Amino acid sequence: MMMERKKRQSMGRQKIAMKRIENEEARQVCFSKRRSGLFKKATELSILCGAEIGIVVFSPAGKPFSFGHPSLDYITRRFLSGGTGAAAAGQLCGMLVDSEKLHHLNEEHAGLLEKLEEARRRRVELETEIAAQRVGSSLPCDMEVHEMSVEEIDNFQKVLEELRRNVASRHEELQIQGMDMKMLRAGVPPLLSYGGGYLGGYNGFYLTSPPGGGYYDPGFPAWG
Amino acid sequence: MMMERKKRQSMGRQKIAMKRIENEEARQVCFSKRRSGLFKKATELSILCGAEIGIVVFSPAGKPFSFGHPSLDYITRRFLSGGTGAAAAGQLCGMLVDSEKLHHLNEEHAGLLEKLEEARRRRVELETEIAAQRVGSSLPCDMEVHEMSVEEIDNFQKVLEELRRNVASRHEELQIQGMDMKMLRAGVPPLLSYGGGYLGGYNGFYLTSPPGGGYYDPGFPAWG
DNA sequence: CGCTCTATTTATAATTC
DNA sequence: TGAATTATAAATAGAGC
Repeated sequence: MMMERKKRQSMGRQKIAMKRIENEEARQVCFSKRRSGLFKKATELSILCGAEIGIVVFSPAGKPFSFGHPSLDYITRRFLSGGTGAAAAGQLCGMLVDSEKLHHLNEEHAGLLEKLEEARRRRVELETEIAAQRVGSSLPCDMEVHEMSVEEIDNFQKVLEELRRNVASRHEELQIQGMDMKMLRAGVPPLLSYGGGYLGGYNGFYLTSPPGGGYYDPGFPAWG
Repeated sequence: MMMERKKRQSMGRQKIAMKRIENEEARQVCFSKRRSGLFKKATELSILCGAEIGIVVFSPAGKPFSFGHPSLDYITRRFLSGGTGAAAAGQLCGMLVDSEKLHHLNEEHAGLLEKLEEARRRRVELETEIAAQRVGSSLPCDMEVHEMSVEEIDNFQKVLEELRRNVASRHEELQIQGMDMKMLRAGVPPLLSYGGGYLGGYNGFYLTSPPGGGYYDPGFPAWG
């Protein structure tokens, strides 16, 4: 038994563009999955490295979710008070920090500008290359043909000639193979075949509450 | 040189137990990697789903790191204004950090990141197009011809025929116009136009800095 | 640290129940 | 909604620079 019934049951995970998901439902689903994924990662980080973490997430719908280890309150307090607690110290610290942060931002700012410029340059380069390829490479169509220069048209003609030979050759192949080809192709796209089996190694992992910290799901009262 | 020296260069990723990493150095390395991984996930979540996220992480050494989209300040504010007692503390400390300059810089920073991201996406698009042009452009070449079915080959032959006519026609044009054409073409590349075909179904992916949000890495000692 | 590279382990997009 | 399943896309442990 079992047949050769191995048809793809799913296309597996697909790559997705890193941009806002327009479909509302899909976006919500993605949000749920990734939010829990994020919290899980946070949990692992805190466990593995003993880090203290606080996260607040507002869903696209505006619903707040939070994560905290040891607790969000703790993180918030440490966050706001500078850990030791005194408001005064916080003030002082804040000021100092302010300048440092500014400095850091400035540096990053400069760096970004540089990168941006480089990106622009690269873009021009690529566009040039594309243009060049259009002219030189394989087969432009119709209208484009009427823009070609002598050299281009000559070259193009050669390419065409070669292709024609290939086509003829292919024709023979097909004739020799007769109808078999049709039948074959009618069934399964032969090029799709895969090789390997492989195994989506899964593994259980905790699903609910993280060891030391806490998931404060939908509820999330503080700062809500 | 060269040898058949293909020995395993690494054992690949090893599974690790979900418990505190005792080796200090390993712990620190892990922290760095996973912190950036966490921030990246957060970035993706905010981009894909339009979520607003704020994260604060204290390294095992007590060093503070934060992430915020649109900005940590924003999250903090939305966070605090929800109104528990924390609001007071927030005003005291959080607001201090929020000098006007800083705010402005933050905005600009975000804008730059966005532009950079767009530039990157565009770049990937272009690169994809270039690649696609090589392989897939209008007419399949060589090997591909030998994969075609009867119908395909027939159709292809027709297209080729038409192209050939176009080419011939173009030949005549050129002969009539004589050398003028060369001079004209020497000036501007007329093919730059985009007409069309194809479209890089793909999408950029940033490699380093996150698009809309902000990584405030090592710098940023605020509230530490 | 911060990156790179490779081999694996994880996370998830798609789909189905 | 939520919980499986499956097939891939990503993250990352380990080892070096």
